Amino acid sequence: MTPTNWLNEQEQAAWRGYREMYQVLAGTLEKQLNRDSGLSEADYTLLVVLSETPGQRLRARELRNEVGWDRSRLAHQLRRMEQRGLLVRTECETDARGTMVELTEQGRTAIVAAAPPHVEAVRAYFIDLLTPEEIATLTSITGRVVARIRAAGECDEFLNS
Amino acid sequence: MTPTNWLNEQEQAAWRGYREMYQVLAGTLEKQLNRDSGLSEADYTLLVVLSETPGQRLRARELRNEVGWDRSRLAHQLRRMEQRGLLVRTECETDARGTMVELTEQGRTAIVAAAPPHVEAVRAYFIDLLTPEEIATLTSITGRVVARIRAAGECDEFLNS
DNA sequence: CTATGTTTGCTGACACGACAGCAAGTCGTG
DNA sequence: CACGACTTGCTGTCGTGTCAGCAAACATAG
Repeated sequence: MTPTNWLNEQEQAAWRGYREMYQVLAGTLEKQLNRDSGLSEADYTLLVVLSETPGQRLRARELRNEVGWDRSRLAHQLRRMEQRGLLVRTECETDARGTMVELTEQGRTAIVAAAPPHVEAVRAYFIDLLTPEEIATLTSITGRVVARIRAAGECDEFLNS
Repeated sequence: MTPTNWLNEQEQAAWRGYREMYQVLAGTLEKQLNRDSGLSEADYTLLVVLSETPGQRLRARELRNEVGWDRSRLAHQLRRMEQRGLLVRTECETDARGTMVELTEQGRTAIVAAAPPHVEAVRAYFIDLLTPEEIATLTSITGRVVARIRAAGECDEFLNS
């Protein structure tokens, strides 16, 4: 029972700043996207992955690996997007359990129209405010944090097995 | 109709890294908090603000200003937390519209117990992975971004008025 | 082949947050 | 005081995300 190692002033400023930035930035970008294109961040994320795929066609499992979502979240999201005509689900030829997800023409049109203003917003509210050194630092930091958490996750799996 | 100024390789790496880090980090911390203390991030946020207030007592409007939430979100959250006995709502003496929010003994106990392991997690998965220079850089960046978005928000209000 | 365990995607139920709208209270101006 | 405009907090409704559980399809061992 060691005494708690609280955050010092600088650390707390960074942590609270990070949380505030995320909250404000995510809200702003979500609003921009929804207003300009009628898409949610979730829509946009899936559309980007699919549009970057040769054939605009991907198995649901692969899509899950790309975005790191829960099974059910993806299923719900795909159902909604299929109803709106952004994509279609068809059977997988090589594995009868699988579902293939394919971008429709409407879906391609949507992402092509949505991307430019969204990138502009990302620039205006974030990227263009950083120096190249800061961008490199940020990439380094995020890579480190993700790797650290992934490593801890592996450990947990070991413990559970 | 100028051609879109897409993100270059470094910028895209930073942006995608940032998004991935948030997703993974927020998920991990939320799980830790919920597992160790039975609290959500939203619970924790309100409890921290209240516990830092002299008298553990704050008007709902002030609480909203602190956390930057929607009116209804705060009302829903307060209702749930009141039902769980973490806080109580009483009338405001100086303004009959207002509601005073006060931490209960149980609420104080909850935050006092929840804070140490949560800070440990924040350290383990984030703060301790950064150098002091990186912490300073991060604080600078987040401050800049928040200020930029706030400024844009002011502009919008001007346009609407 | 059968039996067992795993993977894959889906569904239903619940918690949460955004939005619009409401009632009560306050403030400013005549 | 009377009137209208604004503020404050709450509720209902809807879209979204999480979780537990399901059925079908694969994989592997005997």
